[in-house]
Amino acid sequence: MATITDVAKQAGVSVATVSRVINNRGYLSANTKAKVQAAMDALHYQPNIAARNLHGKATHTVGVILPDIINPFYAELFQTVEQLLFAAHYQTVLCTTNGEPEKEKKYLRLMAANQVDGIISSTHNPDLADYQNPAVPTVAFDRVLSDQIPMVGSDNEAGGRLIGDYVAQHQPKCCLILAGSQEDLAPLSPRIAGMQAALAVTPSAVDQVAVPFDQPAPVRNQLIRQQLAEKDYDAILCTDDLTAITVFESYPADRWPLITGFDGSKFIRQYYPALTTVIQPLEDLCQLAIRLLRNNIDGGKEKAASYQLPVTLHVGQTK
Amino acid sequence: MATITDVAKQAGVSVATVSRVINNRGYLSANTKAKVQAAMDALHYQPNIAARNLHGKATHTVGVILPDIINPFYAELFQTVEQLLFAAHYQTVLCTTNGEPEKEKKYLRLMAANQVDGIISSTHNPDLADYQNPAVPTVAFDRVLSDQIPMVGSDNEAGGRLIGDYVAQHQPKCCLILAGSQEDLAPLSPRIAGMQAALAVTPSAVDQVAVPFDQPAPVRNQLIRQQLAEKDYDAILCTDDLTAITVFESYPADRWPLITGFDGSKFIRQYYPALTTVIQPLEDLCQLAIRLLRNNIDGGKEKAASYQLPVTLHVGQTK
DNA sequence: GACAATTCTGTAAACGATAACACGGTTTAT
DNA sequence: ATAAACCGTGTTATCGTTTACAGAATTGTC
Repeated sequence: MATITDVAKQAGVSVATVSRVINNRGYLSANTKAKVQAAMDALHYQPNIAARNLHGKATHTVGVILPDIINPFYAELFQTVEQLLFAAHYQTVLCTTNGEPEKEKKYLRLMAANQVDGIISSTHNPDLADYQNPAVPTVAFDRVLSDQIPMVGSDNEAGGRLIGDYVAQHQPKCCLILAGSQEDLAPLSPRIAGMQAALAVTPSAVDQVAVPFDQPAPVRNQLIRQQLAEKDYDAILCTDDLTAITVFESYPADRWPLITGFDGSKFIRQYYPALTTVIQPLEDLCQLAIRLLRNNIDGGKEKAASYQLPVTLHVGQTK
Repeated sequence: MATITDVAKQAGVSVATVSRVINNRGYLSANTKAKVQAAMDALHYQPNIAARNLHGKATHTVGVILPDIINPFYAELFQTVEQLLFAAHYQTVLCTTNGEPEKEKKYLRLMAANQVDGIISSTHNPDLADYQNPAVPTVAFDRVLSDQIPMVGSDNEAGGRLIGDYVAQHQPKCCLILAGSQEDLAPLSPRIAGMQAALAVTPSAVDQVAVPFDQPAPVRNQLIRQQLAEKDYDAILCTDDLTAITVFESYPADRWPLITGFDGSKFIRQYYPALTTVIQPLEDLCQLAIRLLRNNIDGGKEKAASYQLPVTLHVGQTK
């Protein structure tokens, strides 16, 4: 890799001059500007970001921490954030924790050591000490990490009520609320609370069960199948879309009960159009998260509020 | 952020000594070691990677470039690479190009400027000049980028034949080979060639059509629907799983024809167990890619070979 | 023609870490 | 007793870039 010194030599000027043309500051004659440009092109010169950063300049990099990237909701979250940040001339780096707090801690430190300008975190270990006094401006997604850190998320309870109301209209005799996902229960409990509240006004029997998320997929499938076999449920309310699809797939009968999900990623809407679910306003959530983060980066030390954005019901299309 | 100088001052030693305890090199008394450790803990010290890197040290970072992260195959590719690299004490950063060559170029430069140790690229712009003489050790995934760059991929043609043979067993009268995905045709054409070869020995009529991948999803759905309406196909061979699912979902009849995909990610196998597809050996592919990359990083300048790993047929389970 | 203002460009000190080198102080060997 | 080997620590140059400061060259003003 060519350095600024090589360019300076090649162009017959000092490094300071080269630096000036790179950053377009101070006075420059058209002549030297051209010479330096030519030298940079000839050598395929790229400024070393590390050296630049060492000088205290911003890295224009934002780190995103997610539990995984297989869940289409997280994949779309990342994609949306990345595109918005790219347009704002930031680069985005992704870290996935697979739910391991140790890995999360490691990556958090790594990001700080790499001098990211900010972090967007949507993980499930709010007790990490690193969040108590974040070294780097941070915004949390769908989870309160500490009172230092602003949070954006959906109105999960309202979403739960939307689903509960929808199910209630079908007057089920026996419902199951099925919690299960890579996540722990934190953003799930308001969803469940909303569902329960909406169903409370009906005469339905409502069971509730959680599938341990740390089991491999086949085990979870089997657990779900067992649970479904126990009773003759005519509505199954899942706390996320992937669980809902598992129920779809593992259901033995050919006449499905009413099955609902939660998250409503574009992927699910496109490839599982039959699923009734709650759509989280991903675009708005990301936009807000980025706005808060940039405020935070630019030193705006407003106090860390929580934002809950409204969700919408998506009724599955039957062909 | 505390610096090494702060730690040195706090511990009452020189920066060199602190550096020694960080890197565990040279002679150190237990006493100073403890003092320095205490100071580091007290200040929450994290070495600045930029400064370290400036010294010519490896960054232990690998960049991954993918077209997108929504396609479960890519998501799993990234996840697998990330986990393997994490175990090898590398960090992984992801860049997605959305098929925009301009963005790819930008990210490629950015990675070089960020001093990544290596790059794994699975994109679709082999004509980028940057690949001709890569600034950073690079390995290509499922695509030849240049003769400088080793490539790992699946035996796509064999996969096409597997699918073709499977379909041929069902003695279809009229088949459609449907190419469509975010990708251009490069890794798809051997798949198609394999399918054609296998079907050539049957009396089936075989149509072939490509759905433009740069259209938004609803448009593509509509195009697919139109194509399907034209004839009464009893087998549809798609060049990737997502296209196959789209066919599944958009098929008007309630008795599906034979539909096949390609890629066989775990996600698809779990959530679309009914789909017959070809499984790419993702774990092996990633392991090989990383091995080649690390060889390349460690200076091993073996010539850039291509590797095509064998694939397997996955027959969809009917409930 | 003298002096200031305006352009242009170079010198050198940072930034945070590493590591070669130097320099004392202990042991150990002879 | 003296040299050699071994420990423990500090001084300092270095990596690639930015930027304050200082000169030099040009232009403008009276």
